Formats: sequence, structure tokens, C-alpha cells
Amino acid sequence: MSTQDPIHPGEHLAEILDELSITQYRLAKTIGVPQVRIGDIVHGRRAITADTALRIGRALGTTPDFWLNLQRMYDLDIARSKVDLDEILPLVTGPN
Amino acid sequence: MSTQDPIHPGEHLAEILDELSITQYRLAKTIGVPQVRIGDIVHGRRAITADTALRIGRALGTTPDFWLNLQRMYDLDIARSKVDLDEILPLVTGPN
DNA sequence: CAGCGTACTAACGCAATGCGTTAGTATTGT
DNA sequence: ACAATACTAACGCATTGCGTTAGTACGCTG
Repeated sequence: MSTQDPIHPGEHLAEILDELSITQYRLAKTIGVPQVRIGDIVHGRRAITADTALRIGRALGTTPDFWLNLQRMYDLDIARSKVDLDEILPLVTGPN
Repeated sequence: MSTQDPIHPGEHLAEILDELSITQYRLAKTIGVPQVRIGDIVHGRRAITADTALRIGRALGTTPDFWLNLQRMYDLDIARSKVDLDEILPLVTGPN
């Protein structure tokens, strides 16, 4: 159980936009970026960068960190599925 | 006062390696990446990605989030200095 | 001293990806 | 019908993470 498959930040954005009845078009116009940028994020084709997080946060009243943390967790999930950490032997035993 | 200029995650890495007397060379060999990757990070020429954070975290006994959070704060500082958020009028008044 | 492992850096090209522009198709309101 | 809204697809550009290679320097060991 625990956490499941990685879910792209764009899904969250889509939900929020839906709840607030704000269209991709309107958000894009508001924050001063091409509509494509929002569409790509919503469809999981583009990541949320610091710049995007700042703009969206400003418009939607959220912190930039909220979006960047979602993105970070997503990136981590993806990376974790591609690396075999067991091949790396710790130089330092962390505070276990 | 408060926080000052953005400080690259590589600086932290350099300090930690220094304290533990671990060379860039040894770290790179341990986590299975070219030495250049570590050198570039230490010199602020490359960012710490999810993959790198996982590997370094494993070797140094830290969480990947530790490194990715440093990177996120750095990216945010950079982005903030390039955007004028005042030009964006909030669609939603956050919980102020 | 010749050779090898360690240690770091510079330079090159490749691949992935964020980005903007443009163009296309609906839908809605005047 | 016209125009603004709404979304998507396709193209090329610029940035950037990445590996490979090559170069310099140091120390140890045969």
C-alpha cells in the first residue's frame, strides 16, 4: 500500500482549474504565458518550472513551493523507478 | 536581513565532502557517475537532479529531498529575480 | 624512474526538454 | 457573420543535463 504511482502535477492543476471554473486560456492570459504552456502541463507533457510555479501561485493564491513540491515528488518517483540504489554502497551510515 | 543571495546546492555538497574528507572522485566512483557530474555541481555549473539526489543521498546518508529542496530554493531565487509578479493580478485571493 | 591509481578540470557533441510561434478546429455571444 | 474564447497539434529554437575524451597534477610502489 502506501503511496502509489506517480501523479503528474498537471492533474492537480486541472482539478483546481475545474473547481474554480477557470479555463486554461484564462489562466494563461492572466499569468502572461502562451496557452500551450498550460495545456502541456495539464496533459503531463511539460513540467512545472520555478517560473511557472511563481506565476500560477500568484494567480491562484498558492505558494510556489506547493507546485514545485508536487513536481519534485513526481520527478523522484520517476527517477526511483530507473535507478538501482542497491548497487551503491553508502560511504556514511545515516542516522538510522 | 532575512535570507540573502541564492546559494547553489553545490556549495553545500562541497562543504560536506570537505568535512567528511571525501573527494569528488571517490563520490563519483561510489555512486556510479562520471566525475564530471560531481565537479560541475560543485562549481555551480549543473543542477542536482532527482537521479543525482537519489544517488548522493544513498551514499552520504541523507534524504534525496534534502538536496532537491536546496535546488528548488535556488531555482526559485533565480526565477524570482527574473519575473515581475506585480504584473499578474490574482484570480483568487489566497488565505491571507 | 616508470607506471598506476587518485584527483580535478576543460572541451566536445548528443539528447532531453522547456519555450514561443503559428495554425488549426470548435464553441459561444453579439 | 464576426469576434472572442477555448483547446490542441506541429514546428524550430535555446537551454541544459549527460557522457566521453583528453589534459594536467600528485603520490605511491615496483
